Amino acid sequence: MASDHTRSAILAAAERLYADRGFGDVTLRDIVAEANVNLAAVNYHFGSKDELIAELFVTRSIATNRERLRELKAAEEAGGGRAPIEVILRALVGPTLRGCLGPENQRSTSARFMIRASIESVPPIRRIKNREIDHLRKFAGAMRRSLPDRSDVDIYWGLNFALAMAHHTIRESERLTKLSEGKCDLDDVEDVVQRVVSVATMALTAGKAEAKGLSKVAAR
Amino acid sequence: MASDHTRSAILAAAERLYADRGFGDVTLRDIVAEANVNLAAVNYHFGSKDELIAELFVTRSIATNRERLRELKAAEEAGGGRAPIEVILRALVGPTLRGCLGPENQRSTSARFMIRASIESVPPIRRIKNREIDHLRKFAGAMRRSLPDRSDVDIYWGLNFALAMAHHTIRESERLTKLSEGKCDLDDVEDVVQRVVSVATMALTAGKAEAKGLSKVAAR
DNA sequence: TTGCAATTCAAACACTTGTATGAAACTATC
DNA sequence: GATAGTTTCATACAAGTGTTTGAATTGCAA
Repeated sequence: MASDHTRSAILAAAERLYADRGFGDVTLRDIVAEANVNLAAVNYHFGSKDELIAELFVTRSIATNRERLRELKAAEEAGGGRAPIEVILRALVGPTLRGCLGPENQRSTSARFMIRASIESVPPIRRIKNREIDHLRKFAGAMRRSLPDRSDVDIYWGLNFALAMAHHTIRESERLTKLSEGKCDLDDVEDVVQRVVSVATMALTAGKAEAKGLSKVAAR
Repeated sequence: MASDHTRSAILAAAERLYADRGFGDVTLRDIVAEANVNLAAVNYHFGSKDELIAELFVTRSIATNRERLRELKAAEEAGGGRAPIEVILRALVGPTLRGCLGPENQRSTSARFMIRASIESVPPIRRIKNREIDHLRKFAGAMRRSLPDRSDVDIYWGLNFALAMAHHTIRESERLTKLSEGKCDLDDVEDVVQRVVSVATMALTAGKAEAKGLSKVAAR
């Protein structure tokens, strides 16, 4: 037990280094040097390098998922088991975006770490992400209840696109800033959330007939 | 010069192995074994492992970009310098989606390679992607001409979301299939293209006032 | 055929990596 | 204050990495 000082020093150092330099070129030796602990301490406390990475990611990702579900549950309860689609989508993408975007200078280490995790996607992290499906299913369920007329397929596509916009914006935030020459303000997180939610809502509520007709005309 | 047999054998073997097993655990020794050539041949013909990867990615990515620009140019010429936004968006995401999705059994090696490149994103590939901004700017320009009333910011967000949906769908195609229990048919590429284009079009053409109003109401 | 450059080859190099070991230091309990 | 359990430490290990070397081979031109 002791003070767990070593353990948390490793976690903090690893998170900081991964956030700054990516998973590719940070070795255990870099981490223990940054944490001022012995090389063997990592294997003693975590078992392996992968388990250390996994713990970092899992901790943060559990927090996000909990916040997501909290918002979703609150919304459904307030609506008597049925929440407006905008609110569901906001519960889905809001926590992630708020956790990763925001003014760069005050962006936390864990935020930067999560951005890295989103960009690089090493095996231990991929393994965890693959277990996220059950979590997403809860949102699919809520969306179905919110839009009972919509087909399952449309629901899944809407969910997919909402996540797509949120994650891609996080992952490519630097490129978007460069492309738009700074015109797209990624520091205004709530504006980003609103944009994603509003497009995803349109995707899910646009008239089917209209879309079908459009497809007939525009298809090559 | 000779027959370049060794060179192309290496390229083919590398592409196949990377496509199958990812960049993480394919070594030069794996590649030369698969290609039946000597270990030193890689460095002789390509200079380094990274340059080999870069050449693989660049070749394929140039082809996609050329097809994109071809479609864009054709559309703008047909419309006298101004193309419908749907067609521009289709030129943007169509080639990429067609190059990566489609029936799994007949998915080409290079298609699978590009999916890997999209998922794992190793340094040499990231470096190339970063040079893609000029290419995207051409699409931003066409979109501005197509929608002169739209603000630059809205254009960039629309572009960002279109790419988001296309790339995320490629990258997470397996998860979407699993999540939807096979209900989302990713083999019907033209349907996917249509969905992406249609949502992106909505994002770009939806009334501003409406969106603003919505944001006031729905913002937490 | 001779000569010369391009190519192939086996071998080794120089490092880095994560992990394991076993002794030393520490901590808390009796 | 001895003891048992935990934690730290220096060090070694074993394996794998991309890359380099210099000699052998090949293919083509003179």
